[in-house]
Amino acid sequence: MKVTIQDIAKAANVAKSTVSKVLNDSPKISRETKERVREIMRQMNYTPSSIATRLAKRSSRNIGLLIDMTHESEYMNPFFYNIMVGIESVIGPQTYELTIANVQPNDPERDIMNRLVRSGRIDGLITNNVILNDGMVDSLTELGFPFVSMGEYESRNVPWVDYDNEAGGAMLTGHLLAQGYADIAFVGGESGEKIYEKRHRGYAEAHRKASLPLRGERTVNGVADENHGYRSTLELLQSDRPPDAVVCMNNYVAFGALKAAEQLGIPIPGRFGIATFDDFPFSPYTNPPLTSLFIHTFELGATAGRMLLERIDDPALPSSSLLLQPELIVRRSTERIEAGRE
Amino acid sequence: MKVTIQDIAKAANVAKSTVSKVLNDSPKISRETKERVREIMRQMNYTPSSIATRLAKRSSRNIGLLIDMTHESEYMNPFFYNIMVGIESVIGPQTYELTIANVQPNDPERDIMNRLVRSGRIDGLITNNVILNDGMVDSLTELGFPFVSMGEYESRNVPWVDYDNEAGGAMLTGHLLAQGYADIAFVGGESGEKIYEKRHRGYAEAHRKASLPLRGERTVNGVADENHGYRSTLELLQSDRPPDAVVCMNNYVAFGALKAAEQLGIPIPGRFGIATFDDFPFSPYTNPPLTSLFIHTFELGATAGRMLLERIDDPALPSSSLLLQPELIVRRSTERIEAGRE
DNA sequence: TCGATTGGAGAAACCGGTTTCTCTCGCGCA
DNA sequence: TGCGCGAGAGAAACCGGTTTCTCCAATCGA
Repeated sequence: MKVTIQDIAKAANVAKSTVSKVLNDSPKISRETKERVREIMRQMNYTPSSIATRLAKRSSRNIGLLIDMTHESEYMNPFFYNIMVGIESVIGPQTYELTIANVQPNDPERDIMNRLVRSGRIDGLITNNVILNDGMVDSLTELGFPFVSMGEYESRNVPWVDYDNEAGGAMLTGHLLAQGYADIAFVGGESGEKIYEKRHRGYAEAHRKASLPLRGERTVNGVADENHGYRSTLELLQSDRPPDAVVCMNNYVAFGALKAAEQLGIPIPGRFGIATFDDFPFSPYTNPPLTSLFIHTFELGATAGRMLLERIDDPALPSSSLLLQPELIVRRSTERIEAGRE
Repeated sequence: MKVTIQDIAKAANVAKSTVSKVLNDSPKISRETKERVREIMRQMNYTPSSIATRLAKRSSRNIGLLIDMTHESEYMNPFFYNIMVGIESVIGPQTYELTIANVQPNDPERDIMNRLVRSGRIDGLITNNVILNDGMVDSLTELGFPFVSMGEYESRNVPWVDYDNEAGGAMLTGHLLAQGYADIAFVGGESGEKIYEKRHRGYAEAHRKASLPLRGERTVNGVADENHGYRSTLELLQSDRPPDAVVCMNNYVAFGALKAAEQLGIPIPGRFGIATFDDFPFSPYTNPPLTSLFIHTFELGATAGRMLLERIDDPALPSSSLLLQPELIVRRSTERIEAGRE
């Protein structure tokens, strides 16, 4: 039924090895033979079986992208499409395909290894630092299997890409300072959380650079959601000496902050400024539009893809890591405070 | 280097066909032999090559999901992750994997067919009605290749899943009417656009059911974005006899509508109500929170997956289609108008 | 007691390609 | 004229499994 290399060989009256060489454009086949065989392929509408090719060539031409379905992270969700497209944009032209593999949280890492890696299903693996764990890292390393983490991974020598959370914190804070805000709070994130620590470090860094004191009570830890943003901001604004701006861990926190300020009738911008991490697609549409930190998610995926391809080409490559710079998108919520304005 | 079925056979002192039968739990092998061979597999940490298996079994155990990278649709983007996870949740347990395939918009459909379908890379295809075209449908049908469209596809006899846009229009409009709103506008969408036509039909339907006249000037067509939502709503509200509510084609339009009402100082709810299609993750956070139509994107993907698996099992299955019901999420933007309130 | 049946395992062919090795033929060169 | 050489193509082995066919011994029925 399906046309195989044998059928072509027979029709062209050559050996199937010859057909194979034509497929791979081997220099050992004469121009005339190539053309003749190719013409026959066309006529018979032949497409080589990629599975047979993969078996013979011992390469699956497949990249695995690990996701954790149960972890319906608000974090991954809105960015996932762009990350994936970024990966695909790099590996696609190299004729790799992207296979999505779901990881059950209670999957012993052995299963993942067997299902995907040892079975030869994929040539390389992209995952994130939430799914990755030391056991997986060790197994992969032992096998010499190429992989890349999206998100910094510290406990082992692992290649990763991440965006620069610390720089981001400094950018948001620095921007607020430059706009004339002088007393800036930081809301959201739980101490101990890596990503929070980094962001907060940037916030502190900006203060130091501006020779401003860092006051502990200006940082309000907690779950990074709207409710926390709302309550914390309310409290801050109602205190004796309210801050004049806030840096939020994410858009949800920022929503809460907006709500709190609005409820108290505090104009933004004017008497209060808000800047936030994670530029969600809707931050231009809040009232006022939010100044936020855009993460080049496409580029994040593309970089992970590039790093992985390099490691596939040369598995002995030493681990490297890369920090992408986020981009500050200035909108109205941090407009300059001017005397007499509003 | 890698352990193969041969190595196991040698170690167990059996034929490799025996090992294969053990792998497939064939009844023709005695319990004792099975246990002995399995023990050796364990000891040698053997994992069968999935590629060799696929070649021998003539099944790739792979489902293709077609995306159009260039089409950075606001539409697909926020929903993509959930759709994908929905698909995976159905096919994963059946040991299928999901391969993402990018379609260049200028790819002649021949290429897609060759690259993915004829090459045996995938056993079935899920795509959407934007990517799908008659040429592809014809090729796939001719090959008897199983596929499913996410989104209604009309010009051919194609299996598809979609959510019920018409019912959605009726739900939003009916809800507003039930809340006491009596003069409802419809903003966004370009005439000729299928999805718009359907949604508007539901809007009209609800009017008929309530024995209310449908007034042409209440429908404002245009690009479904914030700007259009803003301008149209402004115009409507400033007219001689403004409507008391609006149904928006999507969240962006709804943002515009909110902005317009706010600018004119018209309280929502109270003197104006807003209901919108497409519950984006941030519609709870607008001010007021938006009543909107939630689409079960996970279920959409899962259903597509289920339909596809059925068709893979029985390629002769007649085309069927399925409409999923959207869900109305009632929030404050459509709160009942009560006399003397506000 | 003997032929037929059956359970269990091995041998070999097969899936559809790739790769290595071999062979032939024509040409250049001594 | 004879030899070496390289280009071009074929034969066969291989990738790592599955499947079919065959074989043998033990069991069963008559």
